[in-house]
Amino acid sequence: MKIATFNINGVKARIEALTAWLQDQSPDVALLQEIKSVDDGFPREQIADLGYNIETHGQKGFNGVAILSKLPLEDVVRGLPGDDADQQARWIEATVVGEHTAVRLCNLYLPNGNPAPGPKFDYKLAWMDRLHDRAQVLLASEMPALMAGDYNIIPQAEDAARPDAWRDDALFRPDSRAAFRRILNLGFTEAFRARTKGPGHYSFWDYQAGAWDRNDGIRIDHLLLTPQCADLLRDCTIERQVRAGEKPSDHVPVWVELAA
DNA sequence: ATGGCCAATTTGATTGGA
Repeated sequence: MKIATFNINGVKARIEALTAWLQDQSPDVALLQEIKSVDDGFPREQIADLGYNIETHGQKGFNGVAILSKLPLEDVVRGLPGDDADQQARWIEATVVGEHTAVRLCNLYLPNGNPAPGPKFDYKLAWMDRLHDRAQVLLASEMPALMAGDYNIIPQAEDAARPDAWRDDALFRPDSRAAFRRILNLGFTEAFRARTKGPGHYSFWDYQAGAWDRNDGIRIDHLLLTPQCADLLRDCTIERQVRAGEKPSDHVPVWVELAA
């Protein structure tokens, strides 16, 4: 089963690039972030025509997440538990039944948190506390599960071309990275690092300042696997060349292949 | 962080992103 996470940066602005990518790569599941669309505005038909079931959790203007799947999606839950007052659409989960086993898919768009410190940064850390709690429940279920998406976290200095430039940024501050490690250390496998070591691997390049041309990137899109899911891991790759395409998102897809 | 960006809505300007 091939599963990709992809911050699409506006599904309506990206519909041509997205459908071309779906046809070319044919993921079994695509977890999309930043759809920047309400549920009714989602370009459902063009994606359904390619054989995908679609579940969205959108909001007006920004944020928003969606799951596309060739296989049926079951038990869909929208919104990260833990704060009924939180109106931001950053979490959707569902179960997909593979040939060999079912997998719980959690798709997340973690808050950016800038400027830090400040209320937006407080929201980021509070959101990560809630993610930690949800992660514990997921682990206790002992089913193969993953939490994937745009974490807005640069885990280590080697995950940025210019780590010094990010020192005080909400994506790289010590407290942000510690919150990420606290979740990881519950027992998750970070899929990309389970397969590939060393610097120079990025999933985001800013639109500004020729960042792509200079390979001035950061790695912030991650897939965290429960132990039962990590047992199924066959491969994890970053689809770098997508950033060179026509009217690209500023993120690229990150893939896992699971024996599911 | 920045050599000039990008998407969506609040649209001839602003907000949010990373």
